[in-house]
Amino acid sequence: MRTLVWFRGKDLRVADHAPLADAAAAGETIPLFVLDPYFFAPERAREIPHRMQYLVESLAELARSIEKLGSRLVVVGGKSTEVVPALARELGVDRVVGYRWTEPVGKERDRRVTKALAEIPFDLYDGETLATPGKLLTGSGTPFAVFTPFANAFAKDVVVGAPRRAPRSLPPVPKLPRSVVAREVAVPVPEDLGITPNPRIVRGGEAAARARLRAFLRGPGARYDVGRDLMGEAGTSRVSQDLKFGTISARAVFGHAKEALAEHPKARRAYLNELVWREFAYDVLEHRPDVLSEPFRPAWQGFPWREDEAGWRAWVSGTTGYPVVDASARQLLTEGFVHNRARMITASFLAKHLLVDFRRGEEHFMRFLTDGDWAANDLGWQWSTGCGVDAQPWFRVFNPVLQGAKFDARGAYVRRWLPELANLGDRWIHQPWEAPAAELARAGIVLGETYPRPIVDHAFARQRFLATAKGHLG
DNA sequence: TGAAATGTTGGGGCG
DNA sequence: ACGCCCCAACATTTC
Repeated sequence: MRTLVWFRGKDLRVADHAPLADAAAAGETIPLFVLDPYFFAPERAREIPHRMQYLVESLAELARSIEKLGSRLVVVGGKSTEVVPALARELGVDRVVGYRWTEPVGKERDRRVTKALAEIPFDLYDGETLATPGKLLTGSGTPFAVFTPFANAFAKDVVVGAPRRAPRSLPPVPKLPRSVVAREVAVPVPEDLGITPNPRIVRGGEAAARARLRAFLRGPGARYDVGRDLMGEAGTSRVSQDLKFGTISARAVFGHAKEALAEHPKARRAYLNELVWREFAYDVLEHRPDVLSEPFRPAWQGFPWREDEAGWRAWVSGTTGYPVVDASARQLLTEGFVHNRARMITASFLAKHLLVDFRRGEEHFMRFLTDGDWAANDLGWQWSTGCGVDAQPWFRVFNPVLQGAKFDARGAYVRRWLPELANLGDRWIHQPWEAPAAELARAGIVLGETYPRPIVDHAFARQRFLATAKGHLG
């Protein structure tokens, strides 16, 4: 049995990689990665610099790991829909295996590959998520549209298997035909893709992912139920990009958390729940692939979003005058990550305060988030906007000042990303425009010069949104 | 995984 | 001492 194991960027690991382990157990195994210009053409790669940096770093480590196990990762360039079938023939493999991508773009690719492979079996494993998207249904056979019932069904019906260990060794790659060798290329470094490496992006690769999870479970995980919301603290696991790229498997995260947090039931429930939210996002996308371009709730179609270029530029650049919103904008551009609480606040601000189409913000996040995941990002944006599945009601408008006071009471988060406000006292850190002149002077702040005044008044923006939404939604 | 407006209550100041 | 009013503090309703 000769198997081509196609790694596809959401499974960049050797531990708990069922297709790889099964192939190795069955005979000759050829690990493959394809640098598809759809992602790797420099003009495309430069659009998503943070994810690309993480990806190539993870890919390099994967190649090293596979080499240590006695095999070799074969890396080729070209469109995967053409290259994979061609390689499969040139290599004379009996089958091609990999993990299933359930996102629309992956489904379409795999449909074409299956067709082009023709008589060569293409076996796709479930495992991107804990539950197979689309499988869980309500009692009446319809897709879940509310999280809690989905989570209940998940708890009742989904058996999360134990993660498998990495193979102890892999069979060596057989001698490759000349035609295949000619296609081989090296794993790119960021510079090859026109990307300047950014030291603030989290380290890619399987080892770093495991280390992050372990550090979390040994430390802040115990009080995750409260710590996860505190924007200034490192209270979260920070493995979102690792789940996205599969440098750690979802069931490894689930299993380790379940075990390690056993003595902290509230924290454990909260953390596992977040993993189930990810499941829910994939499930929704499976049933409703149109959510990537349209609101989940039909009533929101044609919502009268505003064209507000000045507002948009302020939101993107972190100059809205609302410290939490501005801090999150700068965190995104600087380190490719935003604290979840800050994501909710800033998404709400763009859609509700500025009345800018949430899809524009969603796209911006997808560009710069290292963990940018179609399903999870879309669910988050639609939830915050109020047009999504189990979304918060449209009339709930976050007040960025109150949210800041509640979840960043000492202003640690804001000060980290807005050094120009560093010396402002806690009392005013989330509303510098209200600070007395003497306090501003003491802190070296000149409103409108060193830090902007709010681009829009909160009370006004809130009323404007409520009136607009009421008018459209009835 | 809200916030603001409105309603209610009860203690204390004050004539 | 009594009644009236004010207004926190808390509860409920509305968006």
